[in-house]
Amino acid sequence: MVALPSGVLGALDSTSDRAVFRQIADQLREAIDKGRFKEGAKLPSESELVEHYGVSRMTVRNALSVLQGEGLVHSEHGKGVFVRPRPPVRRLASDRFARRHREQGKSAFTVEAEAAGSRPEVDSLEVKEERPTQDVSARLGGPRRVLARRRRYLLDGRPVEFAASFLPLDLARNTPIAQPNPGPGGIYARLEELGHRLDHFEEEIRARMPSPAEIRTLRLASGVPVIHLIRTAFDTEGRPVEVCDTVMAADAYVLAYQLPAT
Amino acid sequence: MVALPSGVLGALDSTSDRAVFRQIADQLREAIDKGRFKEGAKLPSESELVEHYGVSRMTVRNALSVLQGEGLVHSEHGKGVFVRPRPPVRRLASDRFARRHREQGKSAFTVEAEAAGSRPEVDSLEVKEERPTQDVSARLGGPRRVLARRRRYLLDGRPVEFAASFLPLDLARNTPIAQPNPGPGGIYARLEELGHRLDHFEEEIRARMPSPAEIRTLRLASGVPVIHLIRTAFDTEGRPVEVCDTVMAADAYVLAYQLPAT
DNA sequence: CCCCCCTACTCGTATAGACGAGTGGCTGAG
DNA sequence: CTCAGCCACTCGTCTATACGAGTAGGGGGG
Repeated sequence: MVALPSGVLGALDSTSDRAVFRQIADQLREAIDKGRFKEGAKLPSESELVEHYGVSRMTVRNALSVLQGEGLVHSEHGKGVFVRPRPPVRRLASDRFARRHREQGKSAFTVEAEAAGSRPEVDSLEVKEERPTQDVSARLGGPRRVLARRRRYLLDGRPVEFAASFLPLDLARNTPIAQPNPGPGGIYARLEELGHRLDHFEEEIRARMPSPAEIRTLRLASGVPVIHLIRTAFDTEGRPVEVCDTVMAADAYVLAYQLPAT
Repeated sequence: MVALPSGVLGALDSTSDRAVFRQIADQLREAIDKGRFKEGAKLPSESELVEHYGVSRMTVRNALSVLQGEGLVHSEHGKGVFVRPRPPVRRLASDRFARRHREQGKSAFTVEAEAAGSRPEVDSLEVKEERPTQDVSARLGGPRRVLARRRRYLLDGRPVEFAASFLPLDLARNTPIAQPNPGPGGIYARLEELGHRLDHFEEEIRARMPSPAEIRTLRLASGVPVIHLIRTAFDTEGRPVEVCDTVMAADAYVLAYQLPAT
């Protein structure tokens, strides 16, 4: 039992009607915000906090779970509770699907990651035909069956994004799009080669807390929301040719859009 | 102590190495997902769950706090724990700043809300001159002082969004922009009247858990992230003329963008 | 010198109990 | 019949204790 670093944490206000565990959480949060605990630094252990505040361990754990829910700290069994480092963010520009970017052989993800000095990976590649969900079917104009392409993206070994593309079967079957690796420029380049000249994309963005499955797939820490992006690609005839459903770890991304003012 | 509705919740698997509170959370989550507890419905009380599973109350509370952190349920002191209803979402189209929308007298928020049958409100209106944060200053090209316009938006009495606009002082001082109500079409219409013809907007989107202040301002339930949007408006000379920092309750919004494929 | 094991420390899970405070329905007095 | 007050039920907070399991470091044996 080592004494706490002096002066970092104050005392409780017993006259306050604010719950004790909230007061403790407040003090820890303030100390983190002010940099008295730096990114990645270890907080005092639960038993040290019990000692310092003179409360029971459950109260301390309650306070820590508040901070964990806010995404400020994460705990490691057997080691301690640490201030969550802000991971480097990956920035998605709205022109990343511009035609000129489809020339080179690599995928947008690979190019952007390497430009940022990170090691990109793609796994969980799955390509199969299936019945679409009601939502996907509606967005694609009601096909009974679709080609689904699922993959997970990782940066430096950390999963950051899970995406599923859906294309009408009549359009994708027996084409390079149905191959695990569709070739340079990705499926958008193949679609254009097949005569479906792309006209525009529609993107819908939501943010929410992850499902248990998403927590597993993206290895999300608690307190990290996901960004849910649904993109629909339209060809020049106004036909929807692809729906891409993407779930991203929110702490790894900034989305950037440029809009005309006209 | 009333018996549980039969068959809704199963038994624990004592051979599993999954923690008991997680198993309970799993069963409740599944029951909610499958609609056996509907939106707004009351879950069994803590003591009923204690009875049903034969565990201590803290274990049950632990399970419930998992679901609360996921945003699936919310508790009401003295009443019970309820399945969180999905609130109606407000859809923000990417053309909502198009020039043609600036003709009518009402603000975009008011028009859209009334079209959706909701009662819009704006409060916490504050207009003042101040020193910008480093980030805002950098985005605006480095002014020492800015005009800040802060306001909160509510739908049917529920706060959904808190926004702060920042404009360089030399541009906004002693203009209608410095008035609490800048007039029909909002500050973008005034900017154009002042000769700053708008060219394009840049938007950055992040998602994260709210700070305690944001929880208060937006009266957020636990397990609801926020969408943080930073928009910069540029005039035809390429000068940034406004930065708008917006924090939205994520469960109230879907952002929609349309992107050209060129 | 190296490696294994023990130990002390960490957090994870769970029990049992206590009191407080908000809610809503029932009951008895008026 | 009305209404005030009681009471049972709800969740909120806190204490005290126990054991399990992951981690890291030191010490002792090979």
